[in-house]
Amino acid sequence: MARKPAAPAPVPEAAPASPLPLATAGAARPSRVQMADIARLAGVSVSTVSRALSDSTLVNAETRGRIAELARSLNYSINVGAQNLRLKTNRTVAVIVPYDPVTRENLSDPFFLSLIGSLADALTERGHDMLLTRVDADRLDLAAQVYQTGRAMGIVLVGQWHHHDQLNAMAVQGVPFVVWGAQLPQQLYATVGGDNRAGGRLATEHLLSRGARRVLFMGDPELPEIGQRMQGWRDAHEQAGLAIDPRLCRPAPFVTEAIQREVAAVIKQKLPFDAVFAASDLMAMTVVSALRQHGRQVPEDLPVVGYDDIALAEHFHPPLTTVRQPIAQAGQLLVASLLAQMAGERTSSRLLPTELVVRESSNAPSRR
Amino acid sequence: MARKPAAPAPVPEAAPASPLPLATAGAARPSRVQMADIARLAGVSVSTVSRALSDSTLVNAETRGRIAELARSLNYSINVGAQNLRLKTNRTVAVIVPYDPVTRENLSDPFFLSLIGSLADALTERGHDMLLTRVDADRLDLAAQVYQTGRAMGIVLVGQWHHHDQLNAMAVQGVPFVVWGAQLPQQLYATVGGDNRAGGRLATEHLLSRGARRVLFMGDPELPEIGQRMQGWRDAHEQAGLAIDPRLCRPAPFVTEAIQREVAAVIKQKLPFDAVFAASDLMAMTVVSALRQHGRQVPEDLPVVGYDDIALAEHFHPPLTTVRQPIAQAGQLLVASLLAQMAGERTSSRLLPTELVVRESSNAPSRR
DNA sequence: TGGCATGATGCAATCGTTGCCATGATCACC
DNA sequence: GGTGATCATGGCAACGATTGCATCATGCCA
Repeated sequence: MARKPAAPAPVPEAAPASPLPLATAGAARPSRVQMADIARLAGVSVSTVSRALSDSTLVNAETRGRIAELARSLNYSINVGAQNLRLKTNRTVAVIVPYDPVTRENLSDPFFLSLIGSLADALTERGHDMLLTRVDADRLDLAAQVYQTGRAMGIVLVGQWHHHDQLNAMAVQGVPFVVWGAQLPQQLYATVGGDNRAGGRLATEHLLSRGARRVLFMGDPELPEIGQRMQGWRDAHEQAGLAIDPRLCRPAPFVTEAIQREVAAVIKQKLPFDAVFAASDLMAMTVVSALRQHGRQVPEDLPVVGYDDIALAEHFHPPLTTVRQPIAQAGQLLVASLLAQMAGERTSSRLLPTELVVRESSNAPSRR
Repeated sequence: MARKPAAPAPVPEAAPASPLPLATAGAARPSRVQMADIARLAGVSVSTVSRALSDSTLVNAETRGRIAELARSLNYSINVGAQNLRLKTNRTVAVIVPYDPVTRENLSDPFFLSLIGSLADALTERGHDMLLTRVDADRLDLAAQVYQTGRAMGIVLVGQWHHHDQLNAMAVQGVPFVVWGAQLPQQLYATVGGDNRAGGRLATEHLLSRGARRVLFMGDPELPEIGQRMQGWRDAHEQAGLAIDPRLCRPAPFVTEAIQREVAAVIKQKLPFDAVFAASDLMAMTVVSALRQHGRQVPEDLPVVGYDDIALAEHFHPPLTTVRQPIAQAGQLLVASLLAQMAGERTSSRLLPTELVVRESSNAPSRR
């Protein structure tokens, strides 16, 4: 620590609404400088300025330098709107996040938020702008508007929800888009997504290998991705020659209250289960916490496995066994696939490998 | 084609790629329908179409209806780029997230991600588009470009980092923007932020009242927000008549590895401490987990308090005592303030009240 | 029947760029 | 010195909308 002896100087600002700092209210805006201004000052035509600024060799090197200098000193920056209109393109990609029309829940699942972060990084790297929008999950087709109005040249849709058909329709219309989600039969559009079925199997096999016989599945299988994870859960049972008690599949939505309710219900019904596979880490954490409220410790009393491997999974207590989805790679691939489409190429869907990360919540053999 | 039996089948493009679904590659794009088309079909001029579609009473009700109908059936949607150019405005707001130029770390702190989610919601509600961009934290002034190029009409900056001065310069230039962050002396721009100093005091008082005497502070006080939280930490000590051991302030950045290292260092140095106040929940969780690795249990051995109250704090084990920042409200206020500025009003900064949420990580009196 | 509101529509300029097509100037070559 | 190539630059028409102003029926009144 540097200075500050001990007396915390009485900071001037205290009260909620500060008195001094007033934001400038750009009243009479000085109508931004544009090419015509530069042209006038440089004594050339607008065309020349345009060419000079785009480093065209058609203009004399000296002139070009002079114009560039002038532009810099005037703090000129091109009007991209006009440019885009003229060029009939732009470098904007829309990232669209469907919201549940019923709960109209806020954007909050850490996994999706990270995915958005990773998309932002991938797009920025490649010099694209990212327009973040939300849309009613029941009207996914509205997403196409952002393309049709020319606001964005392509769309990344984060989650497909129930409306495979609407997405197919968009594909037929020729809207360039990629979806983060599951591969479905008869799909006319490109997806990038984790191998959910393999992931579900991995998680379940792990639990079964630890001796579990009644693995509770938490998650709404109506959503394609979750449905495939559940399918993996079934696969693992089948492979192990075990029958499944259908009551063990709990179609809980992503809302935390619902999960707590679900756990309470299962326990109240005295439905026997000896392990839990939750379709997301957020769910898994809620489950662990809910179980604890009912006096059941994880992993001492039963193991829990999550899905996603969000950053916090590792620092959770107990550290969460989970199926990792490669988020950073996902962002890169989604963007790559979309850009390829925008460039007129055909792109196929990608299934990303998933990986089981064993931590203590499933009672890993002690490490140290 | 030699076909060696044992040769690994030369997979064309790796396994992950799915075979069937090919995305349509809108080759010959049908050059989108525009006003001129509608005009021709309706047998009127473009002006009339324009007026009709904006519900002007200048055009005959019957004509208007006909045009509207035609537009709908053609699935017409206006070219916003052209519209914006002509109108010299648009409804886009840029949300800019600085990144640390050294680590170039991805967007990942759950608190900021939630804030972005909340901004997305607030902006969508008011019919604005959100352009999400990242910028080098040392060149915050580059943020102004998005305004100067006319891409966005205003800016929300998420975090002010070290460059108060650059922000002041932007304010002088008349760029409309709001910052999520701390209020600083001599500030010419508007901020919205939690009352960090009060929050820091709240957290520390709580720990002191629980009997702690040596509260470790974790967080980089170079960042204005964190600095103020640390100031609150000092305040609380002073108020309690306690001296501060300067070694107890650990300037750890937000990276998890750094925190683990810091915890290890403190323990290795045998620096005595009996509580931890971490400047974010993410840090607090990492701290809890690191302490556990060193055989110290929270809260049995010592209490830990975090900051932010992210969604997971409640489900963490132990549930995290923390200082809540009103995220949803923050999004609303940031947007409101920015829109006011864009409308030419002067807006003053807002300090949002913070609230201590006591949970078990600070050994709350048992609830049940 | 002429004069004049009134209502509905079209014309043309405009927003800030870009790029095709001149236009001149300079130069080399025959 | 005429011819054409080459180079640097300017003019002008787009891009797809909006809007002030002109135009032109129509109806009403004197």
